[in-house]
Amino acid sequence: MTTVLVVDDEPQILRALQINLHAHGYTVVPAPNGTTALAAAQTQAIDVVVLDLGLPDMDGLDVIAGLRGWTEVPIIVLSARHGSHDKVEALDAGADDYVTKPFGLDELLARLRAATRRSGAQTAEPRVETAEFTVDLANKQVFRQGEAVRMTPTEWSVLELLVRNPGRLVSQQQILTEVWGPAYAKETHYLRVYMAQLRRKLENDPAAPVHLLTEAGMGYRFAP
Amino acid sequence: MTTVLVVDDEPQILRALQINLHAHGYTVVPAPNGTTALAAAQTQAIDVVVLDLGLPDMDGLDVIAGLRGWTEVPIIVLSARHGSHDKVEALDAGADDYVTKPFGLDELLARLRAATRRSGAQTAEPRVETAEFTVDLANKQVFRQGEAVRMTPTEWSVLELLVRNPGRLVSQQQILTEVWGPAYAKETHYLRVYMAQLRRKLENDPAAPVHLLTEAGMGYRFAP
DNA sequence: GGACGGCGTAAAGAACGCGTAAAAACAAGC
DNA sequence: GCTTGTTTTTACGCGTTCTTTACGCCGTCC
Repeated sequence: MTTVLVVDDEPQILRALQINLHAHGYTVVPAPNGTTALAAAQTQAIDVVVLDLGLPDMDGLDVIAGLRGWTEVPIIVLSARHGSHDKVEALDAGADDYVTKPFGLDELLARLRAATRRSGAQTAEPRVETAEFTVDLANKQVFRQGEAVRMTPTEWSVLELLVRNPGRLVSQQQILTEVWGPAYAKETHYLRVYMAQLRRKLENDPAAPVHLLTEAGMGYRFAP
Repeated sequence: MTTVLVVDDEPQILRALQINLHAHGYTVVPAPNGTTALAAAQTQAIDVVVLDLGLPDMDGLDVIAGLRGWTEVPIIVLSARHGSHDKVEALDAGADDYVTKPFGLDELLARLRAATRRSGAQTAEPRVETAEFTVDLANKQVFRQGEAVRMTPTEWSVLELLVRNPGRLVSQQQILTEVWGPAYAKETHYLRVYMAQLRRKLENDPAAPVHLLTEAGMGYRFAP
């Protein structure tokens, strides 16, 4: 099931899209403005965003920027403006596609399919395994020697971020901003506490970690 | 450098695109028909395809299908037909984007950027190799004879700056201001200490460096 | 030839970041 | 309102990293 976040300030259009997309098998999360859209994107698993640029509370470009700060979810922009300048700005801000009104529903559906086909193709790896534990990204579950390991929400967020970037060094700032929010970018003690907990739960020898590595002063790294 | 395969049967348009894209830093591989396009795509490394649907020798949709049979390279379709049916068909055949003529060059460039950003994000793996060590810029890791070499934050900053300017002379001031900050622009002694440490970790004979070279009185240079 | 400036090496102390444990604050469910 | 689970603080020992100091080398310039 594909979940679409639809952002539009006009109730009729929002409702029409909601009905039509639902009729074509999509789960629709409606949002009447940018604030609720950004909030919804963080609390729910969104597969693709359909965004009308004309929003009452904030600039549509800021919504794109807000999303692109932490996610690569496909964004399809709807706009009444045909000017090429608007298109360039939206695309460069991080949008994936730009559709001008009026548009046919079948065209939007085709572009939705094209967008989900792309992103779906590259995220076809919902499981990451190591010699000592297995992380099931899709089901948000962790197994160690066949046994399921309980994770608190924060523990899971940290682990997921690291596991989704295997081998890559993830800076402490990045972890803190993505898990706790930008205001906590300097609360590095949190990380030490949670890394210790993760290691206690997942590593054979928590004092000598093999997969959840520290790069002193730089960040943390997940080694598969 | 991004390579674009441009497929169009009209010589003027093909030539215009070739000139304009080249002027914006793209390498252009031109193809006047579907057959040569498919052939070119198999013999050369193509980063993105710009495809006009109106071709003399075969249906544009078949070109899309022919490409999608073996590659996920982004395809941007150009077409004079505004009908939504055509768009749906092209997108469902595997195209990533659909632009109707007439279109502005800046819009096409923006869509090119959007397309390469998506695919480039997953393949862009900047690695710099020398005979003695390998620097993985993306993952912030250094290998020497297969073994990972630990770097402190300051060591990494200096090394990264040098490696990102291969062969170029980097002045001591530049290194000091970018790594330690403008206030330290005259603390050249720091550099000697850290260059010595880098050489000890990376060079076979630290006393006779081959890759991390000193230009007396001027700065340092990384020789690949 | 000797003084000088720039460079490389080594080794100290100081400052900082990390890991660990445990207590306090907070939220949620019954 | 209490219990349970989770997050946030607090405290401290330890190792790493940064900065500083000292000294020897090699050229150039007086």
